[in-house]
Amino acid sequence: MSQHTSRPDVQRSRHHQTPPTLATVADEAGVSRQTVSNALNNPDLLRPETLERVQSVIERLGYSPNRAARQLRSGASHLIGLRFEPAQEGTSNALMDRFLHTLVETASRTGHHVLLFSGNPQDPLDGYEDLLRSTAVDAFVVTDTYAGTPQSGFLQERGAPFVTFGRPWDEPDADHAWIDVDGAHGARIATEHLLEQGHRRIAWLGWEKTSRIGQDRRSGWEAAMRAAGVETAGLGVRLTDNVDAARMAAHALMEDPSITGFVCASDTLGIGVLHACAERRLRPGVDVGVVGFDDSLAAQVTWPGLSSVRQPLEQVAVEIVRILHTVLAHQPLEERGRMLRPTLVVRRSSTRTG
Amino acid sequence: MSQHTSRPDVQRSRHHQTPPTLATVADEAGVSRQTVSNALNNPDLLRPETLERVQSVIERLGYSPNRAARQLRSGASHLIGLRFEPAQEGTSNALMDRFLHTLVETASRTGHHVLLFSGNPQDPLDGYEDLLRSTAVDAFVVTDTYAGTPQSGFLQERGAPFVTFGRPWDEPDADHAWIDVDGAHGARIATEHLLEQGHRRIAWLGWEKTSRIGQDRRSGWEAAMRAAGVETAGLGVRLTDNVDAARMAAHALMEDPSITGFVCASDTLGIGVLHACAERRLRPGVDVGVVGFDDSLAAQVTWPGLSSVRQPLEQVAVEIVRILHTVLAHQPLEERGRMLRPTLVVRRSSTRTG
DNA sequence: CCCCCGCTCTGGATCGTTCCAATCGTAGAT
DNA sequence: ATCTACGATTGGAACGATCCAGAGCGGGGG
Repeated sequence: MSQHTSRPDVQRSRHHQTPPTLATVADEAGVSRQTVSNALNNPDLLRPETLERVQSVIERLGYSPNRAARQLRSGASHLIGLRFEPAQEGTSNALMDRFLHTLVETASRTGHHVLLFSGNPQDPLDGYEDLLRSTAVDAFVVTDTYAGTPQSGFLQERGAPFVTFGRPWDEPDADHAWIDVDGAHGARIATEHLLEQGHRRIAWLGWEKTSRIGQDRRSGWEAAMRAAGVETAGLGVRLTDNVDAARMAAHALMEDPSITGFVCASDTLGIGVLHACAERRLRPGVDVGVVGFDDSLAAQVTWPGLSSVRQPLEQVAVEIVRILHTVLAHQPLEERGRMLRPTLVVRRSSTRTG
Repeated sequence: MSQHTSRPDVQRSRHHQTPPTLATVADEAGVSRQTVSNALNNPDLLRPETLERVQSVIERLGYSPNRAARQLRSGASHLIGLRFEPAQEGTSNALMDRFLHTLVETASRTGHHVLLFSGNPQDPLDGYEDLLRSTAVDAFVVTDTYAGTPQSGFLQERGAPFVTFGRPWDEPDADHAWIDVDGAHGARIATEHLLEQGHRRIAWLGWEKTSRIGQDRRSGWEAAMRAAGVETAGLGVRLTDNVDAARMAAHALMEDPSITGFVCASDTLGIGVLHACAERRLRPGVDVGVVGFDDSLAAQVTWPGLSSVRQPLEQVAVEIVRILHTVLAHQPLEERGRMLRPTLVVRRSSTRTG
């Protein structure tokens, strides 16, 4: 009856069932293996009635193609590699959570999964090499691309498909796909918001000069201040990303009572400013306006609510998956990179009417 | 010269290099494929000098076995599946981040990677089925096992290897491996800490009665209070997990000035209590003692620092990987489940000497 | 009437690895 | 000298899918 050497019927008696294979389905439907394969991958090649017959058998047996076999033959693993770092300094890692979830969800819509790997923190390339050699993933998403990281150069040279979350900062000959969030724009709208609230002398609490992302955000504050005709001399400070540093810097700045606005490169710094306010019995929102960056959970729950610049991480993830598909299909990109705009979440730390 | 049909030498001229295969290595080293395979998987079968020769060729060519082929033949994908949910209510998702990173790192030590997948939030089983059928993962880690979730039953029935982070609450016939954190113990040490600080009438701010985890934590508070001989009537309240609910509940409780301690089922609730303190001009730590749960970032940065029960998530991840290896090796488990103890991180919200 | 084409469908070959049985050579026992 | 045992290595088969070339079958054009 069966022309294929299908597995014996013992299978159903065993506890740990062997899943049905393509050959099982073919036998059951009375067609060849290739026809079943086509039913899955090129349904329009089949006659409608054959297609339906095969599909009903697939349904009945609960068949899913074996991923290893598919990958071996076709070369595509349908896996997207992402190196998962421990809590990054500066950018709160709750960010990563929001991003990652949308990435997983979006990728799954097209049958892709996300594979997490780790590597020696000292070596930013560790882990990539092995996955490439063993052809374990189809593409990479690279997230930790602050200036000077070698991942993109390495992957480009190896001809591996990838997209970075983060623009190529100082690499003129980089020509890979990227997505980034316009930090300068975020700082600008935050500053403009405080200007609208009537603040004039608005301080910037940012990171060390070595942080390219920090410099970018700061430039948005500078631009907004310049546009408003306000001098910035003495208003911008550079700190490490922790609450106490910001608290003390805010105290120093508040010695000058004309300074009533604070735009910060992170929520951590913003919360530091709120602490200084509390210690000086100044009312956030009313006496002083404060805006943070990244809209972390801490910004939401802290008293009295910290306004913050929110990155469109969900959109970033969706775009990344879209671009990956384009790259994997060997289609030309419409654009090398795309910049997304963050939005401002206003809370009571910056509203006088609250 | 070459007895195997190895790929043509053109490979080196192409940009997107084809990685070397086992056959390439075998040719180069003048041995059979099987010998190379043994060099990787059963090195002690080879004569030392053969082993060394093969290894040096592997090194020189930069060979890694193709994962798809290996998986197809041996049946093991070396992937661990984890359904990655969006921000879970109640348990802050920053928790997940800490856990996940250690999981990825620990798993990678034995050549395993973590595969994230998603599923329809309405259907807790969605996603598992497909991965099982397509034999894409070796095992699952199940994290969202509050009471009544069907994952463990389903996986057990299917004979799939898995470990849950979370004990089987109301399933007497469950016999799968699990790891959990003793929430009752966490609440107990938090309560005892406040008792030591001189508080007597200590309130509990927890979740609805339907939350099994919440009930467990509450029981720790009750036990500590009973041991100290303090009546708990009227001191325990049930809330939804948000700041305002806790703030208002705290206000109501503080009408009774004998109530000076607050143990909370989450940091979010703990922060609500801190807000109430601020509004009443009560000094956290001095006038009132507050302890939260989960040691989130918010607990660390909030003013004046929220004491919190910290789960040993890194240890949980390590244990899970250990158990997975035992299960995958078909070795018997020493114990069905293991309970880990959380620790208390003391900050200024609960210290009078601070 | 025949040929050719396109639509369906088929069966063998193949991807790169590990499993399996068999082979070879050498040493120790008979 | 012959047999057995064993350590080291080998080559064919298999895992389950897709690629590829080709076969059967009608139908339209010459």
